[in-house]
Order: sequence, then structure tokens, then C-alpha cells
Amino acid sequence: MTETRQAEGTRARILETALDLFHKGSFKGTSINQVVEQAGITKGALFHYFKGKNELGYAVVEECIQAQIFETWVKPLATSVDPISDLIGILDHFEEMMQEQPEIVEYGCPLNNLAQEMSTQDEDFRLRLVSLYQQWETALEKALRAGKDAGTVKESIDPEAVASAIVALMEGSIGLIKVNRDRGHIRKIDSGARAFLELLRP
Amino acid sequence: MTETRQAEGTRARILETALDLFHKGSFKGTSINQVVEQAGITKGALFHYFKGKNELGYAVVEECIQAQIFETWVKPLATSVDPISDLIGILDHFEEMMQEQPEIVEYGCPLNNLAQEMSTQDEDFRLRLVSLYQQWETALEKALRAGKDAGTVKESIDPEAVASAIVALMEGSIGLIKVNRDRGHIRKIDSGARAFLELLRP
DNA sequence: GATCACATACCAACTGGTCGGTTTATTGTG
DNA sequence: CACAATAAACCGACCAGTTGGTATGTGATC
Repeated sequence: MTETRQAEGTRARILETALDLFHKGSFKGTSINQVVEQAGITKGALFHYFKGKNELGYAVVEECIQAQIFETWVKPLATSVDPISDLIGILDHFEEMMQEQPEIVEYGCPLNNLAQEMSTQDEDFRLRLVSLYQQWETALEKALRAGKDAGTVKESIDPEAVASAIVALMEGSIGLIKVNRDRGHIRKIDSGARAFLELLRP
Repeated sequence: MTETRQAEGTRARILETALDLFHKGSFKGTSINQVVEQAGITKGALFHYFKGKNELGYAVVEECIQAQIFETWVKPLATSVDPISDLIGILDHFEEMMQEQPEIVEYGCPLNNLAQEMSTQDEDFRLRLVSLYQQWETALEKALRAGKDAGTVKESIDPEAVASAIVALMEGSIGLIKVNRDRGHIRKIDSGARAFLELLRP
């Protein structure tokens, strides 16, 4: 209501800004001052909502990144009986997104970025990050099992192992795309990932 | 000969120390003072050999990491006619290493760590990092082609695309292991990667 | 009048980097 | 061979700027 004080609005803007900066830069590489400046608030406001920089990071993981992973990787597979087709559908969606909002793709996967940077440095970060990976893998594993039952996935595969291999393949591919910015190379990586997924068909 | 001055010895020790710290920590996360302290030298010595922190980083990539990638990923495949078996051999070798020198595995792939952290932040870093990935992919592509000729690799695959998919799978897997430190999970990731590779056999 | 939602001023610690200087090795010259 | 001249190797105090974090204040709301 009031325009000066808006409780949750400020907190949300801090979170949103922090996610953006942590994604385009890194956790250690972005300063609290940067977050404060870009969010258009003050340090007092930030420390009012978060105990410190780390706590802000934890909140970004638990609230923002968790939602992103759920939206793009868990939800689309929730009721899948043909996970390979659905995964390829997600890749198609990425390619569309790359033209509309290139930054989202250019700067890699927020989850992987933070995980690779912070998991060896801070156990509290690590625990929260593994939890997200867990959700992702579980969703895949379930979908692979359903696919096996429906006959859309090769009988011989182990859903648990292949689920984590798919996560590895996805994160690895997104990471490679981030480094090889060249469009030609991106297409190569993309078709490589697709080729691997196709091998899971019966 | 002399014990106080040893020219290349000092430079090598700086490089070695920087690689260690950049690997266990990160580039932005480690300070020049840390490098100086752990190497047992002084700031003057460091800036005598390297123009700045970035130049030190470039040298670490071009001299240290390049050598590591060549040793573990390029050389073993140089004359391969059965790349899948040889790749699985490399994975076996990793498992042995995990018990002797756990740190090398715990902290992930130095190339990927640096690439994910720095490629979006510094173009000079990125260029040097893509060059290493290029060498890796080329070695794989060549081996896959040889495998196809020798009948040890499925005819239908595109060596170029699959080469980058294998790099993605490896980097992704190493990344996941770094986050999921649990031994059980590590074995799951490992067998997932192996399963994917096996699918490339005829 | 207490509490919430911020704002402002400030701090010690640390950052990458510089600078003047000293010590040692190499090299040209007689 | 001596010896001076030059260059390379190295030292450590110092710098301005930035870091994450704090202490105190202020105006609105319950």
C-alpha cells in the first residue's frame, strides 16, 4: 500500500537482484554494495532482512533457484511416460529462449554455477545445493521408471544411475555452451546431448 | 646451485601454488597474498614474474592445466581404436586416484572450475579455456572416428557431436561428484557415466 | 510507546598493485 | 684474470580503494 514501506516487496527485490548478480557474476565476485545499488535500496534494508551475505545466498538457493529448477526440470517430467521426448522438448524450449532472453543461457545454469563455486567452500551452501540436485534426479528417475513401464525407454538401463548421468550431461552441456559462445559450437553441443538421449530409446 | 636465487624455480613454485589455490578455492576467491604466503615468497617476486593476478591466471591455464588435460584426456586416446574401453579405463584410473589423492577429485576439474567461474567475466580467460576444451574434443573426435573404422563404435553416431557430449558428460559428472560428496552417490554417478558410454558400442 | 522498516555514517580488515631499493648473476673490457 | 657495468631476481613497506559488517538514528505503523 504505502510506497515507502512495503515489507515483502523490498525483500523480494533484494532476492531477485542477488539472483541476477550471482548468476551473471558469482557469489564471491559480487559485493553486497553491488546488490544494494542495483536493487535501489540501502545496506540497512539488506541487513534487516538477511543476517549476512551467506544467508542471502542461502535464501537465493532455497527460494529462487529451487523454483527455477522445479519449473524447468521437475514439473515438465512430473507425469511423463516418455521422458526422452519430454527432455528433448525441454532442449527445444532452451533454443527458443536463447533468442528471446540470451542472458539466461549465456551465463549458464544458476544452480551449477553456485554449486561449483560454493560447495567446496561452505558446507551450508553445499547441503542446500545437493537438495536441489536431489529433487531434479528424483524427478528424472521416476520419469525413467515410468518410461520403462510404458515401453518408451530401453529396458536394460538403471533409472537411478542414468538419472544422474542425464543431470551431468545437462549441466555439462550448459557449462560448455557458456564457454564456447560460438553459435556453431553451441549447435554441436546441443546435437551431442540429443544424440545421447536418443540412445536411451528401446 | 645457489640456494637464494633460482630463477625458474621460483616461477614454477608460484605457478604450482597458484594452481593449487585456484583449484581448491577459486580465482577470485584467492588473494595474491595467499599465493605469496603459501609459496613462501614475496609480492615483489610474484609481480616480477607476472604482470598481475590475471596474467598469473592465464599462465596457470596455459602451462599447468593444459598439461593436466593433455596427460589425462588427450594422450591416453591418441592412438586408440577402442575409445569406449579406453575412456572407461580412465574412469577406473580416477577411482584409484580417489583413494590415494582424494583432493584432486574432491575439488573438481581445474579446467571446468576456472571455465565456469571466469569465462563470462574475462574474455582473455575464456579464449585460453576454449582452446583447452578444443584439444580435448578433437582428441575424442579423432578416437571416435578411429573406433568407427575399427568397428568398436556404433556406426550411426556423429563423432563431432558425440565428442562434445562426452566432454559435457565428464565435466558434469565430476561437478556432481564435487557437490555430492557421499560415497554412495559418487558410485551412482560413476555407473551412470559408464552406462552412457556403453551405449556407444555397436 | 513499542516495534517495524528502513537509512546513514562508519569501521577494521583486506584487496590488487606500486615503488624504491638491495642483492646476486652475467657480461664486456683491459 | 680482475673488475667494473649492467641487468635480472627479489624484498617489503606502502597505497588507494573495496570488502562484509555494525551502530545508531528516524519516521511510520500498530
